[in-house]
Amino acid sequence: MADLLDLESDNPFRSRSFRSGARALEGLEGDLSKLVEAGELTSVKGVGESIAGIIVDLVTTGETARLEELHAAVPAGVRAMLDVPGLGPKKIRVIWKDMGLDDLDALTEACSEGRLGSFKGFGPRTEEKILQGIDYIRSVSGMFLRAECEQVVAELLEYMKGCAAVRRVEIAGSYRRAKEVMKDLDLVVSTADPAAVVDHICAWDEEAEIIARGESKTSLRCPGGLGVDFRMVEEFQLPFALCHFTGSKEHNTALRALAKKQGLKLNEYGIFRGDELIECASEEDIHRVLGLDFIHPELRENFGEVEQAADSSLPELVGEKDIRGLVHLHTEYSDGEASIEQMVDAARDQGLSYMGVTDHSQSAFYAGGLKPADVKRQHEEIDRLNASLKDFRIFKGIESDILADGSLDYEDSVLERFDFVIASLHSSFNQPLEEMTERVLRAISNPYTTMLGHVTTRLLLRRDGVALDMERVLSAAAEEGVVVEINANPRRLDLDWRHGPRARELGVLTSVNPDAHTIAGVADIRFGVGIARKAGFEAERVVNTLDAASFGKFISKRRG
DNA sequence: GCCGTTTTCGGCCCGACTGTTTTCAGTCG
Repeated sequence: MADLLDLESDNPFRSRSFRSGARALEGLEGDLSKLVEAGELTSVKGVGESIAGIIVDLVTTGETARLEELHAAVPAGVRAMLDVPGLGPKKIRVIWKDMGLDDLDALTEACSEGRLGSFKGFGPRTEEKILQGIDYIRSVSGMFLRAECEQVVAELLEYMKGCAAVRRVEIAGSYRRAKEVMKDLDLVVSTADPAAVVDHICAWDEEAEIIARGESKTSLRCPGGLGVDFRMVEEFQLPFALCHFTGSKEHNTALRALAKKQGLKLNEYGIFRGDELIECASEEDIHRVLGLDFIHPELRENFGEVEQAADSSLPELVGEKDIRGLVHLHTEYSDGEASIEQMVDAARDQGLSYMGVTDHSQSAFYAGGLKPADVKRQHEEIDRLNASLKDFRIFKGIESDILADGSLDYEDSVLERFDFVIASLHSSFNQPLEEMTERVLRAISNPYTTMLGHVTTRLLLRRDGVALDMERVLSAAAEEGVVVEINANPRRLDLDWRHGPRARELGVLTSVNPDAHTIAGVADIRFGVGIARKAGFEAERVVNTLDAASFGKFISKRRG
């Protein structure tokens, strides 16, 4: 509705209110329908009378008159223009109302024929930019996995350090916040000679398009479509710029509001009392000036971290070094590429001291799931290996399909042979929310279930997860002591970090699992640790930070 | 449309770049 209001209404504050109302609901834990019943919606900050009325309509009837009006008023083709880089509500209103163009095809044609130039504020460059923008959104979705950005980041940091005019260079933005997907990269550069730095940047790669070229900000677009923004500042400004461009936008807004309340002004160049700069050597200093504990970049999403930093209740985040065991991996017994022995070597190379083999269960025909006879064969091999291994332990696990009715994929007599069980959805993704939730709750209540694997089964930038009432799932998992995996595969990263604050309240346990199908896949753990940190998990709530003996004890306790 | 330790009215974060202008509006992050 906020998008539509941007186009329909000329009051930008109205659409902003809808946007912040929507965000408030997204961040809301607990039962929305209960809030509706109690008539307490307006107690949510950002939800007033008007938006509350709309929510009540949507919750009780699934419809609301205001949305229908907006849909009737704004053609879908006009709304699609919001996705064109360089086009915002103001220009789109002119295109739509004054030029009478109401979809991307009509807009493309008008630009090609140079028909926009006669309108105020539009010229040939604008037409060209719009055409490029439409091409761009049609060719790529515009979002990139963190894993796709990693190489570019490493390359750029290395390249920038090769410039004599560069004092320091840091990656900021969503990448530094460990977001699962992103649409561009932000680099902060300190220098006394910005012109030289800009020349260096523009000489990076002739395949890269130069979008903007200024001594404060220069932007490139890589051949694959990934945008890179460079911000040039003086050395003393670097901590402020790093803080500002790490964001998120919502986190920054909260910090600035806090600063303002204290009579200070915060921006990317400093923190000021009146005209006087308060010097800070680091982000830690900036936070201290504001009366806050240091907030790790991963947490900066305005999900409560500012308040927690103010009253010293931020979590001690788990780190990569805390991880001791490799849980959830596949071998050549099912659809993995490596032998058990090769995976042992890969785990040891990562400095780990145990692993849990979890091939697919028998229903996973597509993945060569294990029949009971295969299970027996695999367990014999694991016993042999364990007998010969020093300082390393292999646990016998399985990734068991959660069948459509919520049962696991083997008879109890087979399930009881495993040291632990990861229960995962791999089929019947289209069940409605209630049915799917009951299915997962039944899997959680199964005494053989140790962990839930990739709980929503989403594939980032490819498909959404299943419909699931996460409040009920997390509550049940916490109650039963069932671990909710953070699947570290860069296309999954599921459990989503946005459930982190609620998971912390409930005391949900997790395990950072690579779901490795290859030797190289073991290193995916790093992506999962980033998400675990982002979700606010302390090492104590991540079960594969336990040593081998304690992990063994933990998984046997669940069986009672 | 929302909100209130200045306020129930009048604000709402703030700065850079581009393109179109001749001092600025629109867009973006």
